[in-house]
Amino acid sequence: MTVSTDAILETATRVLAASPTATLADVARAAGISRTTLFTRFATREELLLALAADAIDRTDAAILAAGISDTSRDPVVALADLTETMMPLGARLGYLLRERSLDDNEELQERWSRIDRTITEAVRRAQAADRVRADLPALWVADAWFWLVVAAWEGVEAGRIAPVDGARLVITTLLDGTGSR
Amino acid sequence: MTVSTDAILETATRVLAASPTATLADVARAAGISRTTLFTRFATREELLLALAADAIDRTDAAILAAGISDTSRDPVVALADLTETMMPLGARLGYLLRERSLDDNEELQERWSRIDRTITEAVRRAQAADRVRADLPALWVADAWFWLVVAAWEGVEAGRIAPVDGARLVITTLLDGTGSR
DNA sequence: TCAGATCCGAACACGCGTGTTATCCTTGCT
DNA sequence: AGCAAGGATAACACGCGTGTTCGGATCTGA
Repeated sequence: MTVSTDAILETATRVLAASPTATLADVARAAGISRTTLFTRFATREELLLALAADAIDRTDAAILAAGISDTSRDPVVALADLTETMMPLGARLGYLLRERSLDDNEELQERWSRIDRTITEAVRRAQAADRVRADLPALWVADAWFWLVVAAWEGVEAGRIAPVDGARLVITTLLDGTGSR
Repeated sequence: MTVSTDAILETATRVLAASPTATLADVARAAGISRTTLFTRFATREELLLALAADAIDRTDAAILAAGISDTSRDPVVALADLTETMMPLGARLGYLLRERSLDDNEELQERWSRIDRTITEAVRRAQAADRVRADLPALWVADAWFWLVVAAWEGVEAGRIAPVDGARLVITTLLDGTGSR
C-alpha cells in the first residue's frame, strides 16, 4: 500500500474543499494514484464523500474529547478555548462539511453532528450557570457564533489575512470580550 | 413576459443555494417556466450563476449605500448595526455566494467583493479611531467576524434555531459586547 | 382575422464523469 | 527464480446534464 487511505482522505479533502465538483480523476491525480486504484478504496464517489465527512466528524469528536468539553469538573470557558486551538487545523475539513450539501440527507452524519452541537451547547450552558457567559443570550446562539467565528478565523488564515498563530486567540477574545471599546 | 427575470433569479438562488448541483431543469421547473425558455434568458448555466452572484453583490451594494456605511459623518457603529438589519434578508443570496466556488476565478466578482470588504473594513477603522471599537484587533478581522456572524445568524434563522427578529440584535451585541459576563 | 412574438414539449447531439473490465507491470516474499 | 498481490494503463459502456433545433400552441395588437 504505497499511499495510505488516510493520505488519500487528506488529499481528497483539500481538493474537494477547493473545488467541490472536482473529478475523481482530479482527486486520484492529486493523491498520486491511478483512478482505478481509487475505485478499489472507495467503490463510488458518494462513498468517498461520506468517508470524508465521517473523517471530519471523527477528528472533531477527538478534539472535543481532548479539550475535555464534557468534563464537568473543568472550567467550560477554558475548555472551549482549548478546543478552539485544536479545531483550527481542522479548518479545511470543516469547510468541506460546511459546503457539501449533498450529505444533508444522511441520517447518521446529521445525528453525529447534532450530538457535537449539543455537547458544545451544554458547555455554554454550564458557563452561563457559572456566570462566565451572559445568561441573556441563547446558549444555542453562543455555540453557533463560536463555530462560525472558528470558520471565519480559518478562512482568514487560509487567505493570509490573519496570522495562523493569532487565529484561536482572536476567536476567543472576540466571542467573550467582544470587539467594542469598554 | 409571464415570469420576470428577477423572479427567475429569486427562484434560482433559492434552488441553487439549497442544492448547488441542481439541474437547469430543476431551476426551470421551480420557476414555473420551461427549460427552453430558461435558455432564452440565460444562454448557459455559467451565465445564470454569474447573474446570481452579480445580483447578490448588487443588493449588498445597495444595502451598504442605504446604511450609509461610507458616510463619514455617520456613527460607524450605528451604520454597521443598520447594515446588519438590511443584510439579514439577503441570507440566501450570501449563502449562495459563500458556497459557490466555481466563481472564484471571476476577476470582476472578486474585485466587487473585495471593494465591499474594504468599505466595511474602513468603517471599522473609523470606529477604532473614534474609540468605539478595540484598537488592539485587526480591522480586517473585525470586518470578517461581523460578516460570518451575519451568516451564523441567517443560518440560525433558516434552521429555526433563533427568531428572525432577534438575528440582527444578536449579531451586533455579540460582536460589540461579546458573550462573556462582565 | 391576421401577423408577430413568446412559450412549450419533444427530440437530438454532444461532452463528460462514473463505474467496470482486462491486460500488463512492478514489488515483495519464499 | 518463481509466485502472489496490488497498482497502472487503456478501453469500454452507460447515464446524465447541457445546449440546440423545430413544430405547434397561446396570446397580443393591428
